Amino acid sequence: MKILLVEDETRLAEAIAASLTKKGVAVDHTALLGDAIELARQQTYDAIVLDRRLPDGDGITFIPWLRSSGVVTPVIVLTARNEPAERVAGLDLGADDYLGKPFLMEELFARLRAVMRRPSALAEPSIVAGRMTVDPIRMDVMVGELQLDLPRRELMVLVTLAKRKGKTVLRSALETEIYNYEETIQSNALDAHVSRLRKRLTDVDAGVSIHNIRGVGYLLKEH
Amino acid sequence: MKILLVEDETRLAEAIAASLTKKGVAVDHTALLGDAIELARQQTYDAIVLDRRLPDGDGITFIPWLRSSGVVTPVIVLTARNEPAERVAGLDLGADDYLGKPFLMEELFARLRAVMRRPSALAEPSIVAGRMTVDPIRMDVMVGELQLDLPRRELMVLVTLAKRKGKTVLRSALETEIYNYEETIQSNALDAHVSRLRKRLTDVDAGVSIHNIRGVGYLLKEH
DNA sequence: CACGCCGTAATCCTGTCGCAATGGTCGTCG
DNA sequence: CGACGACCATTGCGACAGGATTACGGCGTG
Repeated sequence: MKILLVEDETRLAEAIAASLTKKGVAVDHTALLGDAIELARQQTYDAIVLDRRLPDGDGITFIPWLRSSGVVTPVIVLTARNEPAERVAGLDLGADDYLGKPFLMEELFARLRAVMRRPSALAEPSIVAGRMTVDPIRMDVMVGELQLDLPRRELMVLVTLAKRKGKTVLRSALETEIYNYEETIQSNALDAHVSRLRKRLTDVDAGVSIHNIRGVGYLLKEH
Repeated sequence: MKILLVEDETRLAEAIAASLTKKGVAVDHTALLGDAIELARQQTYDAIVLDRRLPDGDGITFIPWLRSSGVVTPVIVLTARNEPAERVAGLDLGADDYLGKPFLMEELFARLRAVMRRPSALAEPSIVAGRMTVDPIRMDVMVGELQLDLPRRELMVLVTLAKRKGKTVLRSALETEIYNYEETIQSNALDAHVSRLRKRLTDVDAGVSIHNIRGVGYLLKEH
């Protein structure tokens, strides 16, 4: 099994390469989009891990190029920011999955496995909870037939909770999921988002509720 | 719609570019085969117009390179002489059409349309959205029974959005679709076009609306 | 020369976010 | 059992980022 890694942060690239190699996955690494195109043309990979911010352009532009060349290799996009807006953009352009930094190596493996397991489709099970359907990849939420437009942060909170619906999600887990390393929070911003999100969910009668586990975190339940 | 023009006779190139631009087709122009390869790698064109005699080689050698990269973009080859022998050579190598100089601009445009309509290309039928019908090949827009006359740039914006109606089109994607590489924009020109376009669309009650996705791009929806 | 198109930039507007103040709730411990 | 303290919920506020709109001037065209 062989993957193509396009990443210009040397540190991170080495870490990924080392981890994957240890697991028996061969890694071709480049920091440049141009080189990536060259490599992708010369050989076939089982998957491509692609950073967005690259010295010679936005990694995402690579995807249309690939697809229009008839290449269906699954692509996982890495981004420093975990913005749903960016996710949507990436997925619309044909990325198969999206991973916000920082992430655990384990998660990258898991997603690689997942993404390679599916023939080529981006079908990841949507999560149904109450009257609500959450698509964790497209980062969108339907309630009944209507799409629910949520502000970025609230959307992130909801998706994160939905991904582990019925289970408690640690406060800290939520925070690291929603904020990247350079942004730090020193207030109850998270609580505020949860609150506003709750209001919106009851307003549209989504059939779910967000519970708090004192001192631990939050939990999404259908009712 | 955007095409790549590879032609070293400045006069002719300018004439073609001007004429196509006026019709709402964005044109990237280069005189060199090397640059053409570079450009074709960086983005996807709807068609390529290719001269044979170029300073750095026979244009025709470009075609196998393209095809072996899996690019199926239609290619129209220009040549000084309209020899049947040359025609055959070109078509054997994967050109989609052949045009001997001199020619009428109208003919070039007609052949471009023809060549893009072909199933081998990403044949795009007319797009219906709301009360509006957009023909991405002819580059025209009907609202009800009336043809809607739009300024060039607004037309390009609308067609690009219509081609992916219901999906978000990245700001950057719109920009590269509408401007060629020598024109660069450093203001909100795009926003201005969208704004003016919106006004026109509501004036004629086109039954569609252009939404903005913050920080990402625009999106055409019927309502 | 009149008109329409286009890019620019100034201005306005809107939604979102982090923050903090306030009040409620829960658990624990005396 | 009651009171206190930690934790959570809610909400208004100010800051701010991106868009939306529009007036203006340049330019080409008829």
